[in-house]
Amino acid sequence: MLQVAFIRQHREEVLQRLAVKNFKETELVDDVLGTDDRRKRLKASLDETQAAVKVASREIHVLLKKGEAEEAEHSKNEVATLKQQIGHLTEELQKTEQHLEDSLLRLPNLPHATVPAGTTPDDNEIVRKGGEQPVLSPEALPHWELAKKYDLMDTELGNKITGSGFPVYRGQGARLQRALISYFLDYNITAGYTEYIPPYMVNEASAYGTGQLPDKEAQMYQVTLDNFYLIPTAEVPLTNIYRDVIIPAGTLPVKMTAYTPCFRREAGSYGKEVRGLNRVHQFDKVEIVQIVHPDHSYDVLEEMVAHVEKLLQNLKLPYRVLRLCGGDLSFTSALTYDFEVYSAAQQRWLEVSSVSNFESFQTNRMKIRTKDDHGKSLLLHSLNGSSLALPRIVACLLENNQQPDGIALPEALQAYFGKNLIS
RNA sequence: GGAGAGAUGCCAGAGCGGUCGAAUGGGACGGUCUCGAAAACCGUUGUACGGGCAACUGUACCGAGGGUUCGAAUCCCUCUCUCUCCGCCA
Repeated sequence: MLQVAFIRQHREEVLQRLAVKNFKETELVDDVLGTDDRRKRLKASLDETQAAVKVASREIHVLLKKGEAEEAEHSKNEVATLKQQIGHLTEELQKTEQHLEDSLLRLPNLPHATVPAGTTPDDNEIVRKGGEQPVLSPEALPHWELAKKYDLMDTELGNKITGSGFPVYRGQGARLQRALISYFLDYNITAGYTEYIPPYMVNEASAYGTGQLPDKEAQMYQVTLDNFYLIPTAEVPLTNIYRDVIIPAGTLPVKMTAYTPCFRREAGSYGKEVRGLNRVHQFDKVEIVQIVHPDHSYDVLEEMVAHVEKLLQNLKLPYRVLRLCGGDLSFTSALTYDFEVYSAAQQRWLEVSSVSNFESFQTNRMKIRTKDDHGKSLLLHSLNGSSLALPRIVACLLENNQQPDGIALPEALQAYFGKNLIS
């Protein structure tokens, strides 16, 4: 959520930057400002009236003590009139505040100055590439065939138990998942992140906090009886740990990591895009989250990008780093780097990580603050990234490393997996 | 799931319907003392939204939402959560 004071001071800039995100409802900006003006006027009247009631009540107390009942009755009638006014003013103020909130919730975060203009993923900027794209023989198999060949995964079984997009991992396939999760977590912990195991369901307030609500409601599975949401990413419970918390400056930055399953409805996806592990409803992911002082958030973003990049290098996977264009940037993000790995058998790039700076967009909703040098409240910045999402990593590991005798595992994983070859 | 108790400031814990934003203790911070520290003593110690260049000031907030009253932390209702006991159970 953007800050009204910022919009007020930088109206033109806000409009320009929203245009980079191809945001159309520009009238919302002035609506916010007008509504906030009305809010302030109502608040002033309400405060004044309430103060009058307070004064009158004390008078009545004094009058009653002195035994001047008639005078007291007179004051009581006055208060009754004031109370009516308070009723109206309160109602108006609530409506106005609600309207302000609704409008603010519809404004996306402002893109950072370096975000390229553009509307589709084709407009994303390729920042750099790494690793080597293997040349596979013509008989090379896509990962869903390899998974069958080595009995790593059973999608049919997932269909039976739940439905499509809920794969079952078995044997070496399950072991590989566990190896990757452990490796990623250990790697993050070494870099100073604290490991968490958060709840996999969250309440409405948490879903609002990170921005899944209101605009991504259809993306989440809902537990309607208890009004919970299955988490689409560990970002939601992790960041909400600090909802409504004033973090002492000395304990910054906050660095958290967690492995969780992630649940996404992915409504509207179909075809070869979703074949095998390309797009599933339940998948495993290790997430990193940082909450930092606003002065450092872009340095931290680069640090997190470097962190994820090293992980992909350690896995010996061919990758590229993209800076998302305005049109591909999420509602809540100011700047996002996507990581894609090259699936050699499918000959396409698959997104495996997204590292973003949300600046104060999430922390404003969640009231995650610290105190500045003058003792004033200051919104912190939140960032997060995947390190990493498993399914597509698995897909690429299988496809890119297939050999006649099995699938070779990178050295980094061998200790976790227990051997160097899936066969 | 059944029965009972409770929810107050960073923590613990008082609080007759009328200067209660809230006693007291602890912690933290600042100061005095000290070469330094401890102890002792003194002081400070909330959030949000308005107004003001500022000092400062108005209003709201004692789990959440309603109600009674001239006036509610204090009385009533609803909800949420926590604890204790019983039941069930990984």
